[in-house]
Amino acid sequence: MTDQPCSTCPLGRFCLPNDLDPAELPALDAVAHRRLRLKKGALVYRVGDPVMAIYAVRLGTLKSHVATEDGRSQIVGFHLQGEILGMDSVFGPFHLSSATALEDTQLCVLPVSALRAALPRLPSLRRQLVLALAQEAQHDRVMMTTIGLMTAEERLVAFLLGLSKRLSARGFAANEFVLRMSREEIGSYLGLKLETISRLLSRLAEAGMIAVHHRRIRLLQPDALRSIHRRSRSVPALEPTDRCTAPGSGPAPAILDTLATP
Amino acid sequence: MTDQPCSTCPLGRFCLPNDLDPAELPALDAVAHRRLRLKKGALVYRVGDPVMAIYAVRLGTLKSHVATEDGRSQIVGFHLQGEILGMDSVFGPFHLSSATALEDTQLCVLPVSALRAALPRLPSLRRQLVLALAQEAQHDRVMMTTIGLMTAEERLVAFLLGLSKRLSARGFAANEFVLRMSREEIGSYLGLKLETISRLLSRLAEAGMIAVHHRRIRLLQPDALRSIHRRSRSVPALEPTDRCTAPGSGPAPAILDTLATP
DNA sequence: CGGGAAGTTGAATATCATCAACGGTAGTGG
DNA sequence: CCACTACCGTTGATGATATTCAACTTCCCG
Repeated sequence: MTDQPCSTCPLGRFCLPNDLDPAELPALDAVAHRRLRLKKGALVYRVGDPVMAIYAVRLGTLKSHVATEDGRSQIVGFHLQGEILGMDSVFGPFHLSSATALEDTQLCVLPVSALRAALPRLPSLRRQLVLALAQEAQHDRVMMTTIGLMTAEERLVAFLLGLSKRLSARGFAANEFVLRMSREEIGSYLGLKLETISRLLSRLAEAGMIAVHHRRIRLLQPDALRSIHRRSRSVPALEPTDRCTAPGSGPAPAILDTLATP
Repeated sequence: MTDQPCSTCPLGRFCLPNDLDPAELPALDAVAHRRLRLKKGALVYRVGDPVMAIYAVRLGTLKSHVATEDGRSQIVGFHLQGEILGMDSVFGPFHLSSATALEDTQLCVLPVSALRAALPRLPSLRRQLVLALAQEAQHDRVMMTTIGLMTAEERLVAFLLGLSKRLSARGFAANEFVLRMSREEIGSYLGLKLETISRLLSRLAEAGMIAVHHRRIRLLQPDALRSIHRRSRSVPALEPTDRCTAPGSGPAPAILDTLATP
């Protein structure tokens, strides 16, 4: 039940086809032909499930999350349109996090079996996937220092600016957007409590830097926000992962090229 | 100036040669022939340096660290004997963290140029390096939830148990060891202050769970420590990266095999 | 519409950070 | 080899930041 092949998908450069060798597009169509439709709140997979496939977000937003034995939980990532989902387990055959749709969502399914069969002849696609894996790693590195080094306000500002950047890279407005997640989910992602998020949003609004109406956010003074962010940012500046910010740009990847291009 | 080739290195299974196709050992010897001797406190590389090589720790201990524009800093990893260093930058040709020796240290140098030339004919070595990269990613994921979800005491206990496990995997005593890092460095790694580390060590000692003499630590009640750790641990249990805990064991890596074995 | 979830705000509290003083150890150089 | 000093570590008192508990409001969803 193919809806629309990757070769003509409007997401195009925001997703796997970006930077892909055009000759490999038909093969990608074949691998990723299946679609998955999820209602808000539906689970894609949960901790411990065997890794049957990886997924590309066609429409909607999702969260990845983990839990502790005594019931605490943390969100380890949000996934927007065009992003790759399901590569949380690098070693074992089981997922190490769960994934849940934050709204009605459509995913493109790339079965592991199909990938295993097709990838040897698709060096460019394999490179894209290794890139996604590496970007997820970089995201975790950034979040680790975000939570370890920044104050609550700095974390929230970093979150808002990061979201703004990812959304604008996808063609949405940079300074006005709707949060797909609750205050509690933002807090869980940033190592804070929901009340703290609520208070901080009010405080930033009171200071005139943002406007908050429910989940609609407007960045009124992006520069003021950036200056809060800048002082707490690691040097050189790193952003949470966004695989679409710089399509095909930048100098040649060093380690990645060495490892991923046989 | 070759000291000792990897093929006869006593580290053996604790380092790159572990699980390596024996046929590739001579090639590894050729790539990793250079040694680097560092005095305590010496920098291996710093943020922004071009990635000239990756390194294997032959002897000693090091830390990886990042800094913010306003002077805060965080340690993002400690590196023991047999571990791989320098793969912090996956994309760009520049290091994203700095590396400093915590004591007099010897490193084996694997120049990127030599790797680039040799790896296409060394699939098994390439797999080892991708594995190291993935384990670093997993480490960051675990630390992100460690800092985001755990109390100060739980973080410190997790640190001590993790260190114990890594050391015992290398043939050292599991319940008695010497910290190579200061209280401040432990705190920086865990998102805490040095005074907090000091107080917590005293508290754990008072409770009879550990004995502390300067930097010598004895785990007196490992089970009590583990029960503190267990309740805050994510399920399924993840440990901070240790590439030597399970040599050649476990089921076939899923995503990793698919991506790294062409 | 009605009910439940999500969000806001206030007050009290806990945890960890900061400031400060002191003791000990190890490393240095005479 | 010993003495000096600088760094490391400990502990106490105080304070800031974020959490917890709680009451109330608003908004969606059914």
